Amino acid sequence: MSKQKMIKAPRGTYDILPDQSYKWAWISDKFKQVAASFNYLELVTPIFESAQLFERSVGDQTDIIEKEMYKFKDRKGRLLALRPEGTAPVVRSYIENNLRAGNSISKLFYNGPMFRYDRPQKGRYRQFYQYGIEYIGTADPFADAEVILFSDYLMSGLGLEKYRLEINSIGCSLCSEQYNKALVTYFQRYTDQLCSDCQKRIKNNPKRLLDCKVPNCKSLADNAPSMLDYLDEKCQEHFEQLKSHLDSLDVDYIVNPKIVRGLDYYNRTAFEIIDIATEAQTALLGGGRYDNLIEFLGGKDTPAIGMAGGIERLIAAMEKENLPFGEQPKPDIYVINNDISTKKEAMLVTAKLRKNGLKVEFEIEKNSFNKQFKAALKSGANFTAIIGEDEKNTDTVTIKNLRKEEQSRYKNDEIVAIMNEKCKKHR
RNA sequence: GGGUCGGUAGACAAAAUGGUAAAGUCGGCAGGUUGUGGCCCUGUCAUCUGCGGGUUCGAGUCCCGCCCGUCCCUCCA
Repeated sequence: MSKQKMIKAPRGTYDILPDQSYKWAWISDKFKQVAASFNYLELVTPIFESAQLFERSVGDQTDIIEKEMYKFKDRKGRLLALRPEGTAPVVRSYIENNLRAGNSISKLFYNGPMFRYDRPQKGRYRQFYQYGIEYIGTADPFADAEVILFSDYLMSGLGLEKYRLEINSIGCSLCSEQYNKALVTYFQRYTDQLCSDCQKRIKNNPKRLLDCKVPNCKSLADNAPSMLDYLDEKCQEHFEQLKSHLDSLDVDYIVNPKIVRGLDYYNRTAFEIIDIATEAQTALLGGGRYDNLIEFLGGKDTPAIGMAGGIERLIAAMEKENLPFGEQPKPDIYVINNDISTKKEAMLVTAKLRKNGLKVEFEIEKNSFNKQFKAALKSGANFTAIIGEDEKNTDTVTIKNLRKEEQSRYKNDEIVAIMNEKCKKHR
């Protein structure tokens, strides 16, 4: 095939190659362990949904909906979208399947690819992998504390140290309205000093002004009124309780009143875990409360809180801190034959060992003993099983421990039991 | 979507001021070495500079378009 006709992975996507894939497995295993210890159950939803689901829940003024969503029509003209985030599908499924029936609280986790049409760069892809949890059915600040504790356990469980938890309360719709008014009043005095984006933000979403990176806007934002001063009594109380729970749990955090989560459905608690090892302060994970979303999407009035994080960014952060991802899988035993005349016997021994659950490689292509032996060493196997003329004639197999340089011969029909024992010891 | 820098073998990578492109390291394969250790030695592995076009006697180099990556904005995970 000529070079120009080579089909490559689409922009912003990539293959997780065999020498990397164990890292994904390591992280999702760890995530599932933490989920199990907090008693969350897995919910798997489709990778595409009705486009409306996201337009209504995420908010049609957001970048995600305005320009990042993979939206398409299927052959019957249905408007669908590749999911750009995980919460809306979980909520849709929760309502549709009536998951509250018989159980007032649902604790769900998910893990899988998400899609956003962004400009790709490191830690930002068009197909990326996200894990997340949703704690549905309670407005109690204990739930907020638990979701944050989960996030903290996940980070520390993976060995990460250079991260920071930031929390905030963005209040309920009432406080938010008051606060927006205050912000508009404040910023209107400086309209002509604001960047063009922020001039629009005053009208559409004044809170977004707070995390504008343009220096002028930034210094104006520093002196802007704080959300925390506009919380009503109940929201204030909720936030105080959360902080007190986190203090009791010994979870370190800082209050950052400028956290504004990007999606419209959030209220009250918002939090992020920031990677402080990388210069660009990218969020490793983010979450918050969304007490109105379920009713908004047609369910009963049900409070909820959740969090989600990106696996690519976790891997990048772990690599920066030189953390282990477990080991790349290796065979237990590498079976080699002396020459072609014993290849069939070697194949049979291999089959027998594999059937017993051992990880076994069988050298097919190379015929020289020396080459096979070197291949065995390179594979990382702990043992090699040798089947040559002598073994064939005496119905035995030579087993060599490649670490200890010891070897001995065993009867062919005992080999499975013996190797089961030896390999168990080695794990 | 705006801007930056970049793209040379399977991987990494050197050199070429518009004038014969490709050293080196790793890796693969074969042999040295037909039953025993990662070493070592030898051979071998690109009709070719991301793709397409232009200028030129001559383009990896200059120009235009596109693709991909990178970083900064925007934004997010």
